[in-house]
Amino acid sequence: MEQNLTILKKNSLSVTEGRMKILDLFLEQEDALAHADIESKTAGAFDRVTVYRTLQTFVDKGIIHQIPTTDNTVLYALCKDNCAAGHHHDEHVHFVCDDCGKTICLDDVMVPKVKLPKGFKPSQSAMIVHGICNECR
Amino acid sequence: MEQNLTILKKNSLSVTEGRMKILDLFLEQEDALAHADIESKTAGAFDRVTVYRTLQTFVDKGIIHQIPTTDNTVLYALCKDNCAAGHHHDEHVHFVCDDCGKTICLDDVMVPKVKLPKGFKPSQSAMIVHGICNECR
DNA sequence: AAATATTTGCAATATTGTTGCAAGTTGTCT
DNA sequence: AGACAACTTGCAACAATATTGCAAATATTT
Repeated sequence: MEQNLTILKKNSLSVTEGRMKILDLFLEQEDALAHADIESKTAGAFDRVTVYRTLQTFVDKGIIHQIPTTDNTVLYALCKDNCAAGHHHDEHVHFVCDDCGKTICLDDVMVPKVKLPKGFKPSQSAMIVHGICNECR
Repeated sequence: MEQNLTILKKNSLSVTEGRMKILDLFLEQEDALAHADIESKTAGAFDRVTVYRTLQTFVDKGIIHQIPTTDNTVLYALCKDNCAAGHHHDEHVHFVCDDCGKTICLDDVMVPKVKLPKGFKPSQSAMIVHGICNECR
């Protein structure tokens, strides 16, 4: 199954070597990737700029989503099916393992609603849980 | 009340002009600050490196905490009293206003516990809610 | 006030992100 | 398939951000 091809077509993106390869990385990986991870996993096959632009394109199209971190970095992970261009619906919890360092999307764990003070209108929420993952315990 | 002085002493840090001034910024501001904000608010009074080191020191001592973002940036905000060196307890929700851009600590809104899949052991959680804040609505 | 410890600024360097443009590739239309 | 248009890539230059060593300056201790 050429899943990467399908995804590109569905989003009316030109099919290029770089996009196919980078999408593959996300598909064969269950944890989130940083820009730097992608660079090293593709080992100079593509220009740095291309990686930046490809990631940006994928985010714009709703193919991947961003995960905030506290180290001046942004992680990226595949979106599940119900994301569309400009409308991300990634309200699942992200788990960061303090042992192996991986960031994992817990797609089945939704971010709970919280009660905000008067006057605050929420639109989207993110939640990041640190701890030890199921493989490291 | 020289609150900044008290905080420095309590954490057995040398009292320097830079630390006093940067701490002041946090004390007189209710929203979170990025490294760049601090630079511009101090307008070259201190070296860039000093700002980096001061922020790092404050984080280490548990005086300020970091807030992850999706723009390759880290925000910093004052910790409330129950944080100690190496033991942050900032399990409150952070609110990012999509209008004015401010990031506000909702100190009274705790991050709710979530049920994780088998094998995942949580240690700390962060939650970021986007939307419109009480001043912008 | 002197001695010690800590902090700062500078300079150099490394890393990370952005932009314009020409050349190359992909998709479309016939 | 071939030609054209649209889009994507790589390069180069640049901008911004972060890190390190070291000497000078400042703060704390005695």
